[in-house]
Amino acid sequence: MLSKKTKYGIKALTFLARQENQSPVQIAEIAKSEHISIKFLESILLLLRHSGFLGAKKGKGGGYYLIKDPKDINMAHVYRILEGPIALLPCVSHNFYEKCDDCVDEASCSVHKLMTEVRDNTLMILENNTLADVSF
Amino acid sequence: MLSKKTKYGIKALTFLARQENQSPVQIAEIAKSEHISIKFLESILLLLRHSGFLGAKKGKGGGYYLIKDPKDINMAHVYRILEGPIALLPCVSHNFYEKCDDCVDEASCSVHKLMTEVRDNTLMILENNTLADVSF
DNA sequence: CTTTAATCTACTAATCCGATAGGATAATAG
DNA sequence: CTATTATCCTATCGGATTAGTAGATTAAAG
Repeated sequence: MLSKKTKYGIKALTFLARQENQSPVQIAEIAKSEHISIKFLESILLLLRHSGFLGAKKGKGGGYYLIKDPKDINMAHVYRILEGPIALLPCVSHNFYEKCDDCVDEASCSVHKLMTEVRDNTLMILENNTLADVSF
Repeated sequence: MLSKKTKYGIKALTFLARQENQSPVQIAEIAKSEHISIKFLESILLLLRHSGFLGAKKGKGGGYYLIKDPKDINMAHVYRILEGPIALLPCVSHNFYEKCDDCVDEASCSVHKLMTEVRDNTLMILENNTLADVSF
């Protein structure tokens, strides 16, 4: 199950992508429009800023804004930052690989086999979707 | 991320599917072979029995055995019993649908859109895989 | 220099997960 | 009938994670 963090993060990015111009939008405005707790959203936007998706401006007229064009924001990238590994098991993950301590032979593991297939497919979908694709 | 419950459950089903004959196998034997805590596995096998996948025999010579042919055991069904919804969000799930309380319009929700695509694909893969497919 | 709004650290309550304990129950062997 | 074997079932527990909160700090605009 997707965490609320990821869900809210994608919603916020979408909200920013749908803005007419790229002037900063305040946290409170996004939170109100998307029905998200301000403080919780705050921490998510901060993470997205640190990850290079958003820029921020302090003080009057400040807020958050997209740094890149929505067409150039890959949803697999967003997912990995917000949610973590795309694979459902560490032993299937490329970016977060970890060996199972109970598994003797990965090649003959039925779970590994099945989850690899799921992962490859999910990854393909996320890679082929940009923020622009899901926003409009 | 897949819970250990699901992972262990699929491993146990696979172990039983790979048995030469269909005589009962004791929990302890499966647990030892798959490196799973006996007590934890016990609760999983119980669930799988209650869900109609396994039969059990008590007393000497007892244990668990597959009730159906591995070819007739659908991995989507197994997944739903062990892990729950296949969808990553309740609002995208068929069998466990629930409306998001923050979402005003599902149709225009970017997260909904993306996760529906992921769900459809994952479901297809799980539906097209039987226990026999992943075991051999 | 006052107001505004992001920044950042630290906390808390609630929930879930993996694992464990121990007695009840049922089947089999002798 | 009795002892043994192995599943059945309930209750519990520590630890991790999640979602959300509080409050003080910093930077920018007017």
